[in-house]
Amino acid sequence: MGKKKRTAISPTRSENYPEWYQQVVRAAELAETSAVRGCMVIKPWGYALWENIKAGLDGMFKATGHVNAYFPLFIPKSFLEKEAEHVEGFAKECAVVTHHRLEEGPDGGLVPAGELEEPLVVRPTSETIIGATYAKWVQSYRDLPILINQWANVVRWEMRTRLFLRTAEFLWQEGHTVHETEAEALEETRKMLDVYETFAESYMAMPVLVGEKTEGERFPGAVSTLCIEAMMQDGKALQAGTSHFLGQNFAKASEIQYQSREGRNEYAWTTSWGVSTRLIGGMIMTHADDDGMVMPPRLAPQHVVLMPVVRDEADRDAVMVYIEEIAEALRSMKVFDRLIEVVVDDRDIKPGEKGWSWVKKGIPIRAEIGQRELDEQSVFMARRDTGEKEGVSRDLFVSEMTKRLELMQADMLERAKAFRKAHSKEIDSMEDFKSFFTMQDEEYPELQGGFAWSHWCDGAACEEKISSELAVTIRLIPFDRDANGSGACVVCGGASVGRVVFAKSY
RNA sequence: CGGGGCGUAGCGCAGUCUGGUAGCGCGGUUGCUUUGGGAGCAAUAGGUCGGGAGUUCGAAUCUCUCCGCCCCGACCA
Repeated sequence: MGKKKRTAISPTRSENYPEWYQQVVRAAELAETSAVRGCMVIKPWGYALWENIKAGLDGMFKATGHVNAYFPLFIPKSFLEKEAEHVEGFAKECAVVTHHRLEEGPDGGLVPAGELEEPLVVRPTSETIIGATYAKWVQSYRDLPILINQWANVVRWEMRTRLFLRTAEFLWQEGHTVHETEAEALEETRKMLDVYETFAESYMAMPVLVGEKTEGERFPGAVSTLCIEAMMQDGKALQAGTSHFLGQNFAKASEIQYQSREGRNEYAWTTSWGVSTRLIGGMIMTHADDDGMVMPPRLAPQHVVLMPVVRDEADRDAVMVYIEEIAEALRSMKVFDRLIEVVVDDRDIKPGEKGWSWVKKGIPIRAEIGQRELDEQSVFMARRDTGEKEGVSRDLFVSEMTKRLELMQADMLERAKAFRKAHSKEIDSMEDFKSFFTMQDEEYPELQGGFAWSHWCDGAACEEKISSELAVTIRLIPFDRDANGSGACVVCGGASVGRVVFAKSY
């Protein structure tokens, strides 16, 4: 075994992190680039993951009193113009529909015809179109609250795209709620952030920090933006979900008014909150390794693969019967309220290639079963996250599967937490701050810094200075900021009531 | 939108400078030998060299033009 260790993904994380990411997406068959610039094809394995994410979140939305609805893909340009900051934030990345017909052109091709009186914008987000609808629905305080979510695609014409992390079109959910009072809307904003936090940690096994964005990082048009931020394996932060308190800004822009209990006309208070297919990118960069994807069992498209190993064709039938018995036993069991999903892979391809294909896809448990196992009434299994391989009795393989998958889920969260802890640091001087973000680890050149917990004076100038000099931004202001002690701003030395989190980001 | 690069087989590329039969690796298919963590040998299929125009006896190669993509900058879930 003097052979050099070969990884399934090349380059490795330490060699070239961004390229490693692209290779994992491809090798795990999660998605690929499409004929349309900046848009992705989400492949069945990746889409199944998204479906599981959807199912989990949707259940949590319903449990907090929300219902689903669907609003149009197209937004009249004039709607977008109603909220000044909102326009400014999104105008540069809007796809615009100007015609409604194609006609044969002079050189045989098709040319747009039938110009629209008013151009339609393909939704980059739906505050304005939903606001216009809500304005009609809301008359009285008795109509409130409105608690609606929609699952949809949106388009943001990005210059630079990366599969799942930033594409021109992506899938997401956007919740849009209307409330009678400011306090209720604030509570809603915070409640949905808590939903996201819970989902990230207990479903995705991805630890997140929660807090509020600075003014500069806020959603265009929002009064405040709350967020969950996760640390990727290169030490960068990923904004994984946001929940916005919109105050009365959009209510005023869309004329969402109601008659109050006192009989006065009042503007309502609104919120919006969303997570997208970007979560998949976060899962990859949290859990995947140099052999490809590692699926957290709770969201894995399938949990277990059983691979027949047949040396002598005469054994085949008996081995297959043995495998089907095991598969059936597993399929009647549950993990995280889902039936355990088992795939029997009897494709006629090389055993090595078959095994590696499942490693790369990140299936939690894979097992090789042949005549030897049949004779011993055992199973030879491997656990994807740790790489541990062992022969276990058939009975234990089956009876402990739920426990095994739950343990794996818990271990993945713990490892991610440990990684974040190892790459987080309280930093109090500009010198240390700079060196933290320019760290050159010979073993891991892509990894620079992580989360720096430093004091900040709340000044936009200090935030901007760090951003332009080091490409480091304030990812969030913790809710319990003052609990970690006051100090001096790491940039200007001014008074700070507590630390905030600085990091490079996606 | 600025600066740089690339379009040749399903994928990755050589060939272009210096014009002369369309190549290599991987993958695919078939057969045989193999099979307990990425097998070997052999045969075989597969291309409008991004599109158009031009120069030439002859263009992947030279010229012009259009199109697309990638990288680096300014913006972003």
